[in-house]
Amino acid sequence: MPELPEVETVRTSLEGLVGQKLSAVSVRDRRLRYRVPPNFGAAVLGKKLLALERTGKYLLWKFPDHQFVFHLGMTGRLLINQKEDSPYLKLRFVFSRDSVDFIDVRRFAFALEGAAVLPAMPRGIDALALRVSHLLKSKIRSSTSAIKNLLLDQSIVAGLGNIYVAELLFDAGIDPRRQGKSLSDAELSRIAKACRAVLRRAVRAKGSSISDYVYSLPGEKAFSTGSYQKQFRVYSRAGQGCPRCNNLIMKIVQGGRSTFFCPRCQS
DNA sequence: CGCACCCCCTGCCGGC
DNA sequence: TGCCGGCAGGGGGTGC
Repeated sequence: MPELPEVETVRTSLEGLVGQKLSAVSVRDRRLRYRVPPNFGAAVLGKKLLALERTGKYLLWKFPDHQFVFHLGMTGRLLINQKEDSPYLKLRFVFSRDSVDFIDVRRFAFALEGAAVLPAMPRGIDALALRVSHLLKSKIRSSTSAIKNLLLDQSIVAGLGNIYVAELLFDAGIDPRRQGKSLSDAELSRIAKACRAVLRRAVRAKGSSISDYVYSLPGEKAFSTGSYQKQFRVYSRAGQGCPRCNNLIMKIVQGGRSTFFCPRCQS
């Protein structure tokens, strides 16, 4: 579900927590990708949250000499001040003024803390800061893999997922099946530029809400949705007209996952 | 090392 | 109406 724009939206939605003290952590269900220890967070009870940071799809909560990392997987949510318990509530964090619920249906999400955080972080450059120099230095130019799959590799670029890879390759006019080694400097430059542009637009739209992803806002409603799905040009649009040339958008499978593209504009 | 394949888990939707 | 297969913004492990 959540790719960089969604995680960035969640990060900003939680910024009001910075400066508050963590008073309690309640472990409601330990079953996540990595089993949650019963004493999760005990090391920083009574401590102030110093900062919220994001790298790729990973969200960091920084405390004095300690940190948590969250990954939302496909269906993870971090919601503020929920009045009702979700049946999929895993962890509840109670701060001096607000509380945060970590909820996940499919259990692909996880929370880690302390020494386990660093080894879990992605090594690739954050996708919002991607420049052609990073792509030139990466293994793309020596790889026979399809560019679509290479861009999904979080050790090359951190933050891209199935939606935004499709959208940015359309923007750049690159066929997702092209081998990494076949791409020219100019084409990689177009990819880097399109990556930044698409992600900036998606962050502005507060991400894409298809079925699961939401973020919270202080106020009446329990949560809000993003709107970038209204701007999709190829993703989930198989059989519809290309917004540029009106040819049919195609759907193929790469690495077991759907790829959407315009065979005419992306060649 | 790179890559194809399969797994993890739950819900939803379309087809029969 | 009901069941079943396929599919979904995630990643990781295995074996060739």
